[in-house]
Amino acid sequence: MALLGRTKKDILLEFRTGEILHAARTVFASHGYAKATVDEIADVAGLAKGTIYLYFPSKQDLFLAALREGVEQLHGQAREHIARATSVEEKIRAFVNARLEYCDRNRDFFRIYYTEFASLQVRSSRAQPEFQDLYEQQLRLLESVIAEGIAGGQIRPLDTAKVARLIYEATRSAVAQHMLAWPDQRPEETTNLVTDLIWRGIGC
Amino acid sequence: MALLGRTKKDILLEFRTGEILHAARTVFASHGYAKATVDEIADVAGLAKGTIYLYFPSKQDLFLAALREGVEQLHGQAREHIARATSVEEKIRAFVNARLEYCDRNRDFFRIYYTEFASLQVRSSRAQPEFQDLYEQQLRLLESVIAEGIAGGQIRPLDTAKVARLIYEATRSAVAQHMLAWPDQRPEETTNLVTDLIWRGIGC
Amino acid sequence: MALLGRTKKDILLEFRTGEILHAARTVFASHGYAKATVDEIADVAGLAKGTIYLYFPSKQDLFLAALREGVEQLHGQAREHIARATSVEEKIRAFVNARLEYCDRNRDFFRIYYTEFASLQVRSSRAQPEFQDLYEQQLRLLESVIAEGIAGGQIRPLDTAKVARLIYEATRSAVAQHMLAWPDQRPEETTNLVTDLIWRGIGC
Amino acid sequence: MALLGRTKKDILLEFRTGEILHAARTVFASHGYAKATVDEIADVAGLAKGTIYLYFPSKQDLFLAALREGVEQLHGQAREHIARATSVEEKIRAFVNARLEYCDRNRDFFRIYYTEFASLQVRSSRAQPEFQDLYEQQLRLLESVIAEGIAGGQIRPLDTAKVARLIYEATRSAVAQHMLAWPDQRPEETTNLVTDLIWRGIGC
DNA sequence: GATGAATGAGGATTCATTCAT
DNA sequence: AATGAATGAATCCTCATTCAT
Repeated sequence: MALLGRTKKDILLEFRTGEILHAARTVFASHGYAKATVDEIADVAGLAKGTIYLYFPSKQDLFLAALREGVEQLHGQAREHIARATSVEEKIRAFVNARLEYCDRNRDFFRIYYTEFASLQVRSSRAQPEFQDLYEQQLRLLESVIAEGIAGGQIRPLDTAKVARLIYEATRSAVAQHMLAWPDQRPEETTNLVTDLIWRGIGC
Repeated sequence: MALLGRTKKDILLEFRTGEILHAARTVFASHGYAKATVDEIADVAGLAKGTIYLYFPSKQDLFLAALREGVEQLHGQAREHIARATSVEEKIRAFVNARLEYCDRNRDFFRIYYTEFASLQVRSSRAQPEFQDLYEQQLRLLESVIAEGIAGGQIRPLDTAKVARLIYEATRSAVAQHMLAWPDQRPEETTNLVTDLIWRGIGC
Repeated sequence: MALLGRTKKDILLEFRTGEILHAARTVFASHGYAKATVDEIADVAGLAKGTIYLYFPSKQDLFLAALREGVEQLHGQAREHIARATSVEEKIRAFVNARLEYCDRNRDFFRIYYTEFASLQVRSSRAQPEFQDLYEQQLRLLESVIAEGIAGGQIRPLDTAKVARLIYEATRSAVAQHMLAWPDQRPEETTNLVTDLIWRGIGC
Repeated sequence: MALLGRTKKDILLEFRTGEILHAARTVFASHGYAKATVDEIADVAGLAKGTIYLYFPSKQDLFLAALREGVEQLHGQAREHIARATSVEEKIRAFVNARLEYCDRNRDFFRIYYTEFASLQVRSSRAQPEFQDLYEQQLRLLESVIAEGIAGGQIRPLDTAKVARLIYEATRSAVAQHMLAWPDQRPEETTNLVTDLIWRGIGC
């Protein structure tokens, strides 16, 4: 069976990889990509520097892996929450809330996501296409929710692509505001405020 | 009078400073702070590397000066446009439009602002308080507009501080979307769409 | 008897050792000593890296062993061919031909011998005395042939030590030329040309 | 005038370049390319490590420049000596003597040339074509001398290309022998011995 | 004031060697 | 005996900053 097929080796690999990614997130979050050193990541992970290179071929690959894992979980959580919601308004709320809650629980990831993601979008890099793709998947998810709302008459007939982008980004900003300005507030409150504004903004 | 007080020396100083800031913005915009080199900035400015250090004490100071100048102009333009607008809705529109238009005209500044500003907010640094202050001035400006709208009955009674932050950030995101996804569209169109959404979101 | 004294253990040891030496020669030949990695040697040998260290105490020892084995075979073959030859001229020819043929059949060894041997001669190292010794044995062998030729009146009365060195080195160069510039020519042709030149050079 | 056109800058550049090349030759000669460190070269040159990189883009470029300069001088000297000789035999002697003498006077260069050149011939590298070219120029020079000898009846009708290569390499070996085994002997003695052997080998 | 040659601290990466399993 | 994950010393190269001219 697949699960039992995992050997001790696989488990160790996954464990170490996870440890390193965790340490990487901590260090990248506190200094930013450029000032973070592989040395410090190794220290935090409790490993020797060379060991890092057994699991990731370069500092950049490690960084991208740490970012990618977070983005995938973030997007996955949004997808699931939306899937469980029934009404269109609830789906918008689910989107906002899923992102807010994930970032609230993964503050190191949030700091990297918030401070380094823009560079990836703007500067062409090996990683750009990959993250662009993840981004567009989420956009399409939002678009389909909006289209559903328009079809159902709850949302005004707007350009779905543009509105999806704006909602996505407004949520991104709201998350940042929550984390930076109101970090001790309950996520639900922020979700309510933001969803209310969005819903009125796009609703009939 | 101030103007007559400016000596030739002052003028040259200002001229050189401006040249260097322009070159800095070009280089920081295309590579990001960390990968930009003082050498390249000097090249672009047509000066020797040492000369840069006669005008700015360090790479970081140069970076902050370049960013600060842009942020001040950006904020100044928003302030002026708002001052010229009469109705509350027009003031919101003026805020959005001023920012959008400034970034559209100063693309190098935009790239720096977009990619590096978040790090300054998140990472404690010498520069943080200064930019925090500029930021809060704009927030208070927006707050006063919102308070005016609430008092006048055009805006629902919301938490002005929070809504100001959200509008500020939503605008920031919208500007980014405009620049990255719809760079050839006329700024007014984006302004209309965004203002409409915001106004419906917060209006009665 | 010696043969019966060899246990299964001895045989395995010798087998593994041979495998590793073969892999080492392949890898050292293609990248040179400095750029060759123990990892790649282990890969080529189909063994784990640690296993290499059960048979050889260090990368350098492995290298020297690979080189030594080749040099010993090369010298041994020259010795045998010379012993089988009858006339002095035939002995010179046998020397040239034995070396040429051995290198032609063991191209990986040749590349190491050709590219790395000089460093051992020039740089004092642990290994120097050993290879110096092997070298001098061959020189003495050649000297005795030359002395025989002088005594028999076929060779002019020259300084045997010097001429032996020159013939040895001329042969070494000729082998290199053959391998690099005329690799598809039959060894005999090169042997004939070289022997002819040497023989005329030293003959009466 | 061109000579007076050399600015102070040019002179400093040439001076530093020369200093660095000299230090590089010293260090590469004593440890070999792989074990030599840029740090040590800088130390020997009395400069900081970074300074080396102002003059040479990489360790390898520095190495190749050091080698190239020597090879060019070596070849140039051979060319000049040959040009000054009148008879064919004198030209052969001039070739041998020029090389021997140059190496005798530039022992660090000799060690590098002797220990690292073979790798360049065998391992494909960026530098290969360049040195191959220099090598072939010398071969053609020798070939023309031999052809002249054959035409004049002093040399037997041999394959000029092959014989040129063999003489070139025999000389190379003889130089090595002189440097390593008889370093205190006067170069002329070795030249005489070697030229005599070569001349008898190829002469009528 | 302007220059740009020199500096050297700092950091990513490699790889021979070890040792617990 | 065999393994291969872990180690960390070693080294190349970059670039912000300084300072003599």
